[in-house]
Amino acid sequence: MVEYNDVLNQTFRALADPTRRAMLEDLRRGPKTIGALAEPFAISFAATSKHLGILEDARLIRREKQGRERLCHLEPGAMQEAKAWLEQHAAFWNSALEALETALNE
Amino acid sequence: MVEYNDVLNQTFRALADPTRRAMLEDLRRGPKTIGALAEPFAISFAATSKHLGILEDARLIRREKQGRERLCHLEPGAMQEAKAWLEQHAAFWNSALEALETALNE
DNA sequence: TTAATGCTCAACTTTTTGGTTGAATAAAAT
DNA sequence: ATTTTATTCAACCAAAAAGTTGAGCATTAA
Repeated sequence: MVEYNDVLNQTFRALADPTRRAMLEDLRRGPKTIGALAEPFAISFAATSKHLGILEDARLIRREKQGRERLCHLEPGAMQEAKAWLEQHAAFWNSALEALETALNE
Repeated sequence: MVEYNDVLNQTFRALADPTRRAMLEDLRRGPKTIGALAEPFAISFAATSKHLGILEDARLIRREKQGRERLCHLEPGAMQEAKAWLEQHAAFWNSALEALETALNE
C-alpha cells in the first residue's frame, strides 16, 4: 500500500464509517460522554470506545477526562485537509464544465 | 455496522485509499487506460482493476471500452455529497469560532 | 469500606480489504 | 490462423477492521 499522506488517509478512513459520522454529527450539538455517544447504537461500550479512538487519532475529536467520565469534543481543523482535497477536485470539474459551456456558446 | 448513507460510505471509503486518490489525481490530466494507471504502482494489473472497480462503484470514475483497452474518465458529481458533508462541518466550526470572536470582542 | 458506574484493555472471532496468481476472453497485430 | 496485448475473473491469502466478552482501574455513591 502506498503511504504518502497519512493525514488524508486517517481522515477519510475515519469518515468512511457511518457510525463514526453519526457520532461526529451528534457532537455538533455539544460535548458528550462516551456512554451518551454509545447509546443510539446497538454496539458495545468497548466498540464505541474504539470508534472514538479512531476519531481521536484522526484529530477529529478530543477526549477529556472529567471525573470518572470522559467528555468528547469536536476538534476543528483536522477536516480541513480532506475538505481542501475535495474542493480542489470539485474546482477541476467546475472549470472543465465552464470550458465546455464556453465552447458550446461559441 | 449502520448503513444509512451508502453514497457517503462508498465515496469516503474509495477516497480513504492513497492508491485510489493518486489514480484520481492522475486522471485529472485526462483519460487513461487501466495499464497506464497501473504503471506508477508496484501492484498487479488485477489489483489495479479492483481499485478502479471501487472507484467506479462510488461513481468517481467511468470505464469506457475502447477496442481491447478500457479508458477511464473522471466522473463529476459523485464527490459533491462528500464535499457538502465536510463543508457543513466546516461551516459549523466557522460559526462557532465567529461566535467566540464576537464574545471576546464584547 | 464496599458497591456501583464509566471507561479502557486484552484476547479473541468474523468480515472486509488489498493483494496475489493463473486461467479466460476479446481485440489487434503478425 | 496464431500470437500477443489488455483486461477481467475466480480462487486464494494475509493483514486490518469492527465487533464481542470479560477483566481491570479509577472515581463516585451508599
